Amino acid sequence: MTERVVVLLDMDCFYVQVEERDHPHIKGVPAAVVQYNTWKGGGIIAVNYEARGFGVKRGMRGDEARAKCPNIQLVQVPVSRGKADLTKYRNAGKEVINVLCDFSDCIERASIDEAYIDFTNVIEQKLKEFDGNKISPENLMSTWVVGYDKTEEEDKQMNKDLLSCRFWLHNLGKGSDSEPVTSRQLPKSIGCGKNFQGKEALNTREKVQKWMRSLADELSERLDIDQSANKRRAKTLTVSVRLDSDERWCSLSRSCGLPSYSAERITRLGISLIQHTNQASPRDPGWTPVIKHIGLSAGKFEDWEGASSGNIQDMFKKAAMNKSLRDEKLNSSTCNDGMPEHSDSGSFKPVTVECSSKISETSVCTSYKSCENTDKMENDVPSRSSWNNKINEQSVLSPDSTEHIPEVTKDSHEISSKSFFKNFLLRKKKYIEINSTDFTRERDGDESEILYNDDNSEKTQKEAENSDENDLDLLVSFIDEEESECSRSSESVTASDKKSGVKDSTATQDKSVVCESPDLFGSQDSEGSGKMILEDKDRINKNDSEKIRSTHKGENQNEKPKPISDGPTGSPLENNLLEKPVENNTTSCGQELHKDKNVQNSKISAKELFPNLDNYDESLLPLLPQDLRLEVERELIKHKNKQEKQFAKKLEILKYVNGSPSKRHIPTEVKNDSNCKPINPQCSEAHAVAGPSNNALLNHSNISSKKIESKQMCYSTLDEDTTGNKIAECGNFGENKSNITDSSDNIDTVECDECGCQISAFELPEHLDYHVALKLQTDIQRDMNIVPKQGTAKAIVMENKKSKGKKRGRTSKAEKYLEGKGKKNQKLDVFFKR
DNA sequence: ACGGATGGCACT
DNA sequence: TAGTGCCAT
Ligand SMILES: Nc1ccn([C@H]2C[C@H](O)[C@@H](COP(=O)(O)OP(=O)(O)OP(=O)(O)O)O2)c(=O)n1
Ligand SMILES: [Mg+2]
Ligand SMILES: [Mg+2]
Repeated sequence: MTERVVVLLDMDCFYVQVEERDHPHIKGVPAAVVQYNTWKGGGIIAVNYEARGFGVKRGMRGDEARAKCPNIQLVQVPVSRGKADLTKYRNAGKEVINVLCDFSDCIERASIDEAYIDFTNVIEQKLKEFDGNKISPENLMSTWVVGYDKTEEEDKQMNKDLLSCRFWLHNLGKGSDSEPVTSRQLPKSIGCGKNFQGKEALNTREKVQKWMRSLADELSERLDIDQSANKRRAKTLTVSVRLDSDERWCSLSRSCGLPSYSAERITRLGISLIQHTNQASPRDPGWTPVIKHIGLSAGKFEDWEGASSGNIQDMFKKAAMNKSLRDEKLNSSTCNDGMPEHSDSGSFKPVTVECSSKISETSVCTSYKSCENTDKMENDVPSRSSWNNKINEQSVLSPDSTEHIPEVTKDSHEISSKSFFKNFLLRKKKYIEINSTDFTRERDGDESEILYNDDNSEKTQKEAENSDENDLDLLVSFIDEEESECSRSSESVTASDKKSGVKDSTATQDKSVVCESPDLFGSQDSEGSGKMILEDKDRINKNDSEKIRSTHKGENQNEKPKPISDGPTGSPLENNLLEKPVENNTTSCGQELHKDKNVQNSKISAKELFPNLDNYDESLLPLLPQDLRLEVERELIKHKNKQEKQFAKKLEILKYVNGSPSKRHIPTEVKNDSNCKPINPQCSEAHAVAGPSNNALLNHSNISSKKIESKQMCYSTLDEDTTGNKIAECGNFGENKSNITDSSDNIDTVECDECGCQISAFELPEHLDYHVALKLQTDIQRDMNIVPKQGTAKAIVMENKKSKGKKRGRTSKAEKYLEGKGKKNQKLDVFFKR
């Protein structure tokens, strides 16, 4: 398997560097970036290296920093709409990624200032240029090593050290992270949020409305930019809130389809998703329990063909292509039957047509109905059906609600094609016909109008809608053809699906509760949407009402607020993992994708080529083009990792597998546990270099390589003893998992050439790594004319480890569990005591 | 009340 | 799945 060369790049004190561009005077002097400076000088989120020298750290208050470093320059994070605005840094982060794109086409955005870069291809190319010749340090004159100052004097020394360091890092990282780089430069979600602490907690409907709107404004703005820049659209909106009473808190999140990026509509959706959390009586302008956090996030992006770039022909072509694809993928679960705003009408990926096989006809009509009334309906009802076919469509069309459905829905016979897409078009056509005049007027009588200030977007939307009416007929006819070819079952959602968990006494009770305040100020909304609210709340409140109510009913007055938890939110559907589509493209570059979509799309993927990684024809591998071969190899690694993990789990040995930063996390309890046996100093550390390698250290040992070869993966287990103390273990497990052993078990121990200690064969490789690290660390320090610290490299390694420990904002699950007051323990009490 | 804003992911 | 929780920067 090809050895990979992967780099993790992380920018130095990133926000500070960004601010340096706007405030050149902070260059070279102690500086930090703070946000919200009103309280204790604000919270520090980035510190430059000069200030670090004074002991200033992230998380400190501005005042604290000034105490440590009186001359520190504090720059504030920009504020817009009353909240911190990180746009500047996001954009700068994007700049960095763009630079990296010049060097490699496989880049994974790991954070705002970090990226993984797969240099395998680049390096291979370079090596070819050397044509087998040895690479001397002179060839690496511009190469840097962390911690070195590149003076001319030190250059040569540095490059020697580079080779050493490379060796060191190489071995340190050996086996600890074989995760492939997944090419993805864009975030998968775009969100914003704000905390409202103490006195600032949102305790009135008006405040909630105001902040929801502010967040929606920001989100909308960022989504618009994202859409034009990245040709994609988010399909879901998720709102999360934290509710607080004196004694308890709970947080919850709810999602719905995101048919429009308009801030007003996002606001309405957001409000409607959390409205049921307000337990204040309908006419009470208050909001209880108070809201301490609101977050809005948009996700589930899908490609978007801009109106200008895309034409109708492209759409047909795509449809044809996707049709052939979907015939193979039987189990697609995504679905978009929402009525998006007009501006993205070109975005309907024909692949969404396949939703028709999963959505009942009534469901289709239902969602149209809700969409056609968007301006009213959305006010209260975030139609889940726009992207998730689990909506309880019967509820909306139930007998007692049909009367409220506008005439359009009565045409459901006409619009009962099996094809969702066709239905959509028919419906849309009908919609345009019907709403030819007083569409915007319709909303004026709505009592909730006071909450949702209109702009004139509806008007323009409508105008635009009329403009492409002609295309609709064309599309419908196209779908007709498609439909006749494609005989998919058009099963309705089963009755059990619809009813499950809805009709119990709790739900009924909640229903009446929420029914009283269908909109923010407790006014009665139009009946049609009111009905829909009920349906949604039935489902939501099944879980939420108890949680919310219990925020008021603290039993132990002296205790700090406790989280309120409920059990599992419902029985998960059966997942068919095998049929899950591959989400990530691990080889192709996202940017390239935009540049030349056709090429990318026509290329066969690794998954298609080797659908079964357990049984594939290895001989094919060398025959593949390099790109594809690498992709396949990455998939194989992933597959293998997965299997190993599963296997280890079965053995109940592997609780946590460490890996690269930001990719996997290790509970801090394990990471920082000083009880972790120091056999393997880097055991719990994240490593900089990924990729399998030969164990170059084996020649230090009198053991044959075969015998001690291991996967070098680190495992940790977390146990508790009778006193509740944590006991963590670190070690290796080998290819043959049955050989897992603790050093104390002393099966097959050998003597270490370096220190003479007895050590198990399994632990030897990493033990030897430790000696290498020790030596190199000492060398480096000597070369840098640093007086060696007292103690050894081992001490240094351990010290680093400690300093990397994350400060925790709250007790972890494990800790709570160990303390005997985890959420699970208190759950029942909290729930049922009133 | 005081670590805020953001993003990804494992788990169920 | 959607929702929760945790962990990361
Ligand atoms: N808890 C955190 C951690 C980081 N960041 C932001 C500010 C940082 O500048 C940026 C990058 O985080 P890093 O952890 O990479 O820290 P720095 O880049 O600031 O410093 P370093 O030079 O150590 O990477 O992310 C943040 O807002 N909150
Ligand atoms: Mg950084
Ligand atoms: Mg970083």
